[in-house]
Amino acid sequence: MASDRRLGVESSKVRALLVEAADQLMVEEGHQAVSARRVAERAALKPQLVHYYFRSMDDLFIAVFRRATERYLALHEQALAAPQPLRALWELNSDSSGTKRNMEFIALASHRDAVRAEIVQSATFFRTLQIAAVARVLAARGIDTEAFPAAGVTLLMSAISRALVTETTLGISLAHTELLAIVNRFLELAEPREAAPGH
Amino acid sequence: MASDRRLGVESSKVRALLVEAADQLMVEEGHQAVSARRVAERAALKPQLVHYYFRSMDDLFIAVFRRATERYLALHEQALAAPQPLRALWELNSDSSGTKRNMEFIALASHRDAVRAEIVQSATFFRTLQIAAVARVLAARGIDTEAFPAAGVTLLMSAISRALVTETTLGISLAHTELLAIVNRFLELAEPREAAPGH
DNA sequence: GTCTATACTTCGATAGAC
DNA sequence: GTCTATCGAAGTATAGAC
Repeated sequence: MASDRRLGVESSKVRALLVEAADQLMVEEGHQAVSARRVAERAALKPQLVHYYFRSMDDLFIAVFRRATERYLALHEQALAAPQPLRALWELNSDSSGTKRNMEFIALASHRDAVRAEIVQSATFFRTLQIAAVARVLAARGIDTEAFPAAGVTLLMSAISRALVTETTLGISLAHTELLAIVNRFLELAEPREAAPGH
Repeated sequence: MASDRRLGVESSKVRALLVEAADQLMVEEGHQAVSARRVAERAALKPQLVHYYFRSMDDLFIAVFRRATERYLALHEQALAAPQPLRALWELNSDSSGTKRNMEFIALASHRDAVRAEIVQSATFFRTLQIAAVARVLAARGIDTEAFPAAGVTLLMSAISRALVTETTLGISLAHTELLAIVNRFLELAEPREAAPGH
């Protein structure tokens, strides 16, 4: 497993193609579709190249995860800096392909320790940022943080968007409208939309 | 894939052993650990027996799912008939092995259509029952169903317990206490615990 | 009715050729 | 620095022996 064979450089164009192909497979078909052969096939390359650029499949998965995390970080910063951060965050986390990728990594975590460690660190990092942002919004609006602690609200919104996206992907829609109504009611309370003035 | 070879009878003891072994692997190691070889190994049987009792791995997964669903149905009925159905339901759905199994089936659904159909049907069935039960509780307590529609509350509680169990399994605990506080506050509103009288 | 010998495919990984 | 020939293990599934 841990050999000392030579590997391709990180800046390689081919390496980037493999990561992209793996990411696509992950989102479109799930993590079990991500095999060296399938990845190479999608990138129109030879299967052995996967193991030239990545010591193991674990390493490939982690490369995919880190690339996705970097991209998400940029969007995340934008969202938290928006005029209505809660609404922006809600929009961001309602993205289906992002959530699909995330769920696949969570499924992977159960049998790939390296992946699990990566996920825990990343989830904790983003949640910490979000809690601070949510706390600011709640404070600004004078919302009772006894009833609605910022950390609880943050995790709550994350849990809801994950569930809705997951179920929608499966083809379940029962009660979604009603849950969205509750969410919207809360968002309206925390970040009221401009009441159309003047008419 | 669809052959006409002979299969073992459904009442077979060996068949039940295989289902049990597959279920254990599913919960303990995830669905990818459930291969014909691994299942047989755990049951101390020959790998080929899996394909004697099940036409395909899909069929084995469905057998595991149906057995779990039957058992869950019994517990579910008990919970909904309890004095405080919302609390009972919350307890039931906070069970970690049940949720783990469920999450694995959801992960499976992305590449096994037969499994997906099974999940959608089952989820819709249970949710329908739960919504009716939640509606009764909310009505009895006179809770504003404009702000908290029964369907929304039902899905909300399901989303929360799923998220908490999943994250706990991964090793993430940030903000869990705070979310639990919100849940308990709601449960106290909908189903107040007996205030200790007389002192 | 029950089980096994066996076929064929795909997997991750490595050593060595260019 | 880049790629390929090749290996051994594990995957699903079937036809045929008991």
